[in-house]
Amino acid sequence: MEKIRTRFAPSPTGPFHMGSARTALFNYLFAKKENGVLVLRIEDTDKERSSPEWEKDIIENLKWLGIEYQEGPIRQSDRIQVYKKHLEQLLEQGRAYYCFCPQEELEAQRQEQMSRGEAPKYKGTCKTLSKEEVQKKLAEKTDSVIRFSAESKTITFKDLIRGEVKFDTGLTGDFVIAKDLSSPLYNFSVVIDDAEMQITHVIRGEDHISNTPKQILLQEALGLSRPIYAHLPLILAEDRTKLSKRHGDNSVARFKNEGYLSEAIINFLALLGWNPGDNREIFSLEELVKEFSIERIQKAGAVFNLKRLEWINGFYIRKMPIEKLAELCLPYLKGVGDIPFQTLQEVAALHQERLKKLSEISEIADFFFTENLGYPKEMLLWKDYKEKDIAKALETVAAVVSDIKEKEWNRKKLEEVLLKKAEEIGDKGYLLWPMRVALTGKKASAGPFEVADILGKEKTIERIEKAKSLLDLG
RNA sequence: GGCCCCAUCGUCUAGCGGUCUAGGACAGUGGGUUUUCAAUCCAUCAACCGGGGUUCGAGUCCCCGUGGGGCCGCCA
Repeated sequence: MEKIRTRFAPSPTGPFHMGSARTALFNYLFAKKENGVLVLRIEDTDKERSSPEWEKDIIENLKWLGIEYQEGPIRQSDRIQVYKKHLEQLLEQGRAYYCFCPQEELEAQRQEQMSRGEAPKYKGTCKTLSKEEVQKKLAEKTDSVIRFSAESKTITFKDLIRGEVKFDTGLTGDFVIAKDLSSPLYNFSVVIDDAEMQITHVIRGEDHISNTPKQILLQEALGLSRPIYAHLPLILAEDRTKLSKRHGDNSVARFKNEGYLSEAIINFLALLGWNPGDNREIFSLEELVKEFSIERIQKAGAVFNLKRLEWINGFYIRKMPIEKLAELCLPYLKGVGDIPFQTLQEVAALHQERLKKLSEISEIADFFFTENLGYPKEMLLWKDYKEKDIAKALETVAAVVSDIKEKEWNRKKLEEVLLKKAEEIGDKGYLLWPMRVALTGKKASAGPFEVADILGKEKTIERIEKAKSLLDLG
């Protein structure tokens, strides 16, 4: 059997986004599952919009996500001569021709056709130009493009996800395949490359489905074989339209920077439009490779649900070894203060089950590394107690805590003595709430025993005294 | 407007003619645990777009309608 070859073919015209990442993932999963090859092809024929910066972004983030390709990156801009050869061939055969129609004129025609309820298509004005006329205009450097002389027929292709799809190419007309011999356009270069790179399966977004008949027509004209197509459902925003820049920054880099884990993103993306057929929700890349099947890909578009991504991310954070979590959290705490790794590990462990994304560590645990807590004194108040009562509570806490020997300072001991005292009083919150606020400066945080343990005796007492000094002893 | 694609809880989805009084997950709500937050456990809310067929029987097959989306570039 012929070896399966898929390709991921992004254009480096902007940040690598989640939609592209999912397309890349599905190509990877399919190829890997079938023991095939994934080719990375950079579609940078648009010289104005493409940039090496975005190419780098694609490559780096694919790597970060763990999506490996076996061939490439192959840059289309390095293959201009190849396309030129085929372009000349088509021109020679009369399957393509130069078109000198001004863009404004064509735009006006399109508008008119649409308003008349017709399919907008090129009328073929320049198709009948004589060789001499063409040569003359070319010599005069009249603006021109190269059009494909498209056959008018019904194209039927089998889509692995959608079944049989039919198009009437008579509605499309002669489309532009190159700006000039050295500037091929998407539909043209894609056909050449998929054939030359022996791509067996073209797996891409549904937004390309209407390009497919054009590409098939070109394949037929060039005598190239037709790959098998699979058009993936789109990833949608909340408003159910295609996820795009309009909806804000959905780049992979953004999610990476916010502290989403690659495992979580992969897992989330895979389940957006695909499922294993049972109730399992958690999959590693390796497991996905094993379970993946193109038949189980959904037909309808799927809304990108951030809450679900957060849940999956939190799940992976909770499963992570502490040392690794601490390491990953470090960048988000830079600039907060001095951070001993030992302390960082303890802090990471304490907040592991509280994090939805790594970046949250800075607002949730910054108080460990700074003395500047800056909370309003009202925050120290528990229930209806007066300031002087709360001051008394803090005094009690300070006293109880001071009795603990330095070497006995741990959360178990703290809990033991403080809880004992709190139970004597009868209202645990009366002692523990102000203590916790004094230590953290936050309404919501990890528990006071754990925090005091990590902070150490000296800092703990210091912060309690500081809190007490804020209160009116009246 | 033309062409194409699609249609089960708010969202992601299971379901491939009878086991569906439609299952799971996220979110929401209520509760247990608890000094706050989180985690966790339990419970709860919530859907087959409409109409015709086919069939003994339809969420599942067919048709029409409706709705949504994609494309209609000298972008990809």
